[in-house]
Amino acid sequence: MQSRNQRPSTSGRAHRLSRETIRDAAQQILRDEGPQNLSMRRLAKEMSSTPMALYHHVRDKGELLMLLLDAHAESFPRPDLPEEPRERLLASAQLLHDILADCPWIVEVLTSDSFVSVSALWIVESLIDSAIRCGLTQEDAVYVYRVIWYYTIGELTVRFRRERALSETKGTPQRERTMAALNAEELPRLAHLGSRWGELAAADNHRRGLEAIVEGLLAQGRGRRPEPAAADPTPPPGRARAVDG
Amino acid sequence: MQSRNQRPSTSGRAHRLSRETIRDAAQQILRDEGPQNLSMRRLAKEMSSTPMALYHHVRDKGELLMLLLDAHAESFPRPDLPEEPRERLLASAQLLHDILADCPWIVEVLTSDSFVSVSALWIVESLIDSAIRCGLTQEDAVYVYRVIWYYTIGELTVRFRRERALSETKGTPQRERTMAALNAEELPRLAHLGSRWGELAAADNHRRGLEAIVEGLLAQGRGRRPEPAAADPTPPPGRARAVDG
DNA sequence: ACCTGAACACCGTTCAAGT
DNA sequence: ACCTGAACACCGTTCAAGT
Repeated sequence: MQSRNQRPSTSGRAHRLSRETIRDAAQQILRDEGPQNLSMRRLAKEMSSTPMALYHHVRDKGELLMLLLDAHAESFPRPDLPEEPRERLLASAQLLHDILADCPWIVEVLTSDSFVSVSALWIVESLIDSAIRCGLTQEDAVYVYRVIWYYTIGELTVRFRRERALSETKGTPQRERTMAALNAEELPRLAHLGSRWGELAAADNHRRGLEAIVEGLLAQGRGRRPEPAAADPTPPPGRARAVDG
Repeated sequence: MQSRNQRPSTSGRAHRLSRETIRDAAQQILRDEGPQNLSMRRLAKEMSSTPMALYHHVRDKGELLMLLLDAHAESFPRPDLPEEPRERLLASAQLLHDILADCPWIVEVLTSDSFVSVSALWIVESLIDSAIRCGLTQEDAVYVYRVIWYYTIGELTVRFRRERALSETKGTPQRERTMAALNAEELPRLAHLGSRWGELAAADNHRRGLEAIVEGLLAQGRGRRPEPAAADPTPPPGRARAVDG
């Protein structure tokens, strides 16, 4: 509590714009008002500046969000991952998920690229590496990553969207629409879905699905490549190499 | 070619608004200009009307998208699903995916509810039912559905977002940003990801992941509830035939 | 180089009238 | 009941200047 009170707000002077100050202000808005309130205009106002000034430092909103994702990934505590390949694979996937679980804007970042920030690439590497050490080919290992990525992104997308929808209509009886049909007469089995959907859906449940996915994919990999190195009998033109670029 | 040319366009008379005509006009815009061009204003213009007129027939844009999703699901050919539980589970999940694969707006619909249209609920029921007949508890069966749903939604989200990003910047050298780092120096393993990401990623690859997920989840279920009722040899997971379509 | 004011081309949604 | 015009409260981004 030394010299940091209220500086980026209405003081209106002495803070030149830079990627760092822009990023900090954006983080503050994210913290205080949520991701749906982070816009270039709102951000400019927060910094007592104009929208265009921002475009002098970041190419567009997508780059700004990337910046935020990167900073978050970098600041995230970097745990020791287990050595045992399967455990390491699981832990990497879980870490990827946990990092993104704090980033509701990941849903929008996917607009620009379908991929995670550079600061988190080591996790992806670790994940793919572990899969290879579990006995998969490189190609299959990448595939494992992809399936995990889809699962992760899907869970987070659904979660964040629902959270946003709930916060927008604070308890208003508008969450019916399709959900109503679920709790309805002739679909008793599905009522289950509607009622507890996402209630305890967070960390534990994610892990459980992760384990199943990894289990299934590793088994698949073992099935396709039953010998350490015989003659690699996979010549059918199915999905060969296609190096291209 | 009888009486259908140009009717909903600039003729400007004789077609009262209704949920049906609104839906049809929306489908046309979707077909001709893509989902990013479907807005209430654009739609009103297409119908030579005003935005507010639409709000007399649909509550908001979310409901309109739901309408579209529902119509699509209803018109989708309803195949015979296999009887054998595991195959039926897989086929249900694949069908869910295939239906949604034609609906780029699913990504936006998730804003409103995290769930699929009523016209497709029978698929969800079939899926959960199959999982139960595979020996899972109802709770675990619902969990299977959920994991599959996340995987499906994740894949489609990533796919549609990427497609949109590519079509917006038609070949412009803007797809770098994070992707650039992938093909870069010190990450040779990840170059794999960048280059072929999503190229053949469509149907076949989805099915493969689905099989792995189901395999893993069923094994998990068996582990927790070790009484298999002695009537389920589960033929080796050699991914059968892949009837495709 | 860094920033501003004004504009462009949009959004979803609501209000207050019109018929 | 059904529809309109105008407005509210926003977007991301660009243009043409300013210093």
